[in-house]
Amino acid sequence: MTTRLLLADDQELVRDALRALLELQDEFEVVASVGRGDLVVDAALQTHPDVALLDIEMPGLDGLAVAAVLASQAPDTRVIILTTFGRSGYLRRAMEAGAVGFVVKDAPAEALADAIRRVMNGEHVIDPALAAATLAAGESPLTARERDVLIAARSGASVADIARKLYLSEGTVRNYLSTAMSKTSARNRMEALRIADDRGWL
Amino acid sequence: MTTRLLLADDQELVRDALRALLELQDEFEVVASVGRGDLVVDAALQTHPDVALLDIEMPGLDGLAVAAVLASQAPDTRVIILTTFGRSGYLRRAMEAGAVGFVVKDAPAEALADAIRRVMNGEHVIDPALAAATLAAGESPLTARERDVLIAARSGASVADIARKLYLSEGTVRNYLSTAMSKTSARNRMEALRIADDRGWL
DNA sequence: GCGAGGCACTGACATTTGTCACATCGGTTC
DNA sequence: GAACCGATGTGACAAATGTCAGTGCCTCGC
Repeated sequence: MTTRLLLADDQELVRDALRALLELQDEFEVVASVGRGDLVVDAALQTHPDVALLDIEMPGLDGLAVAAVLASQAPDTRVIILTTFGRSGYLRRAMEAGAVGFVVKDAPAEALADAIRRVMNGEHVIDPALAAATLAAGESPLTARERDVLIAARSGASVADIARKLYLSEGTVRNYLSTAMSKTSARNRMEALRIADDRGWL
Repeated sequence: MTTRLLLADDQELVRDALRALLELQDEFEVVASVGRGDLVVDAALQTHPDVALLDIEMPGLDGLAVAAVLASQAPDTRVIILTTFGRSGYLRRAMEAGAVGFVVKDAPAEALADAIRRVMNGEHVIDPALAAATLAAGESPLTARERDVLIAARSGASVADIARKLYLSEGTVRNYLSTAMSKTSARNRMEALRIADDRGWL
């Protein structure tokens, strides 16, 4: 009996290549392949895949958000996050979003096939090294608002820009940036951004 | 007659998947597959591939540097840069490094096969949209020192830090940052950094 | 049920950045 | 050799950024 798969990755070449790789084995069949997060749910409802392989970074809707939607709309489809970044924060959020597997693209091809089989078997599959890193990095010390402000600062926005976007006073924005900087031991917002991002806190 | 290929990409899964994709067609044979830039040249000297497909982002040595080395050490191997980022600066530098093709991972699978065939035919292959963007972005307007200062600012260093690192006065650093910001039409150093980086000016 | 502590939020103040208008010292180019 | 350009520097000023000392509002433990 074949396992029916949905692939979601913004890079068409990677998607096509993964399909070729998986379909070398007769047990797998790719029934849907999409390049945008916001197309995944429709595709899943139409094709009823057994497993959805989701990249995190996609236009439209990111893989973690998609995982959460699938969990409620298509509970029979099990979600494996398959992504470039083995950042610990992603792993945590993926699990919260209802994913049952997390595979990094660094892994050998056999690890992916194996993960799909085990997930079909009812197991949860997580890269052990990544799980360890997640425990080591710890919970994010940032509050929700601090994270919001840091994210809004990413593109190089000024305090005034951020304040407008989040409907806050400039003083408040400065304050959040300041506490975020102190929590990351950074000396300015750019450093704070880099550090928080590296640790998966954003 | 088959085309012999070398694959270099830091993500094993992507490498394996690309191999599966390409070997669906009998005309292609993957003779080497490495995950680090500094292993590419040895692999090429041993296996004499017709075409090397190089990702830019790799540990050890980046794809552009590898391309330059291959051009002198293994001139019979044609280089195609196959990368995630269609940033115009990369294209320019890839061409300077002697690459004859540039394919982004957004492209459909057929585009890659087609690119390999055309490169084997002696043609240069460049994504037309990317070529247009590169021409539009133009030469970097930044002077060498402006570039130095921007690069030093990357990690979130303060003016004082940059001044110390480059043995300049703080005023001079401020001046360079200021002119760089004006040349990029940015409103602060972070924006300038992002813009200059996107255009490949760093 | 009340105090401790965490979080969202704010304005005032000090520090850092960014801008501008210069000036000097090589090189290049016409 | 005059005119220009880039690298370097100074000082003064304006604007943005970072710090601090709070205020309210919850929730949790005792």
